[in-house]
Amino acid sequence: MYTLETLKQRLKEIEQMGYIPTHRSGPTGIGKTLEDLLGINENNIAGADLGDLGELKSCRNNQTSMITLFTKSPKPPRVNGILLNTYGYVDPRRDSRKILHSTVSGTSYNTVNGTPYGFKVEVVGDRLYLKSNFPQQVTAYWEKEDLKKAFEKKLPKLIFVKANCKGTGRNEEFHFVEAYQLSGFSFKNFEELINRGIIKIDIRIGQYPDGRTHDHGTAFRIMNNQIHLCFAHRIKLL
DNA sequence: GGTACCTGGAT
DNA sequence: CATCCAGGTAC
Repeated sequence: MYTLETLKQRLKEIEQMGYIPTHRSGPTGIGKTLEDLLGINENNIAGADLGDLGELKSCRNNQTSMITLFTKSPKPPRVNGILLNTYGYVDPRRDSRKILHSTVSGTSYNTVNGTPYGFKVEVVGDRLYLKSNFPQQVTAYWEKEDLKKAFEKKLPKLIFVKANCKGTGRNEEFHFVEAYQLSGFSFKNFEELINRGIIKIDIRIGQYPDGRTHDHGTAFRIMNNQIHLCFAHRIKLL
């Protein structure tokens, strides 16, 4: 495991390697490539990759995208499948099973797939409810306590690495050029940012290439250019 | 084999 | 800004 100093050294080595071919095609290639370079085994453990140093995040420079803080499915169990069946729509490119992608805010209802209907998130007591204005209602919610646990597992600190990129698909390459350790993000602040619509809840249910349903996980996300709103402190590592 | 996590986007 | 989307694994 790294210390802050050995991590800084390794990041410098990686920077000096220049452009590095992606280890996986598609959006997730940058994260997989960086994990490999740092010797982190791919995992789906709900915890910080770098232990006390924080959770590892990476993104491409000059591109606007959202950072996933953590994923947490709503309750009750398997309700994502019900949401998919109830509100999903057929992917016109595949014309098979339903998919459901929707970025939900705390401030107002969104719209889903060109319909007049959508979702918003609303705090009621100890829960966050996924509310909808669709004619058909489904009850889905998160316990604040569950979110607090997920939050505290991953987000006390965060290692944020940026790369210049060129090429596309399997031929994409990354030059990791900038890195920070961010800290000082409280759950109270997290709740506040959800209420203000800064942190959004992203429902991401798509399909595998063979047409099977692929739930990428319901994510709590923020635009990468607003990540500074979460953390009080920042240390430059590269 | 479905569910719930991991890693990230384009327009 | 919002709407809609991507490739992986453990169990």
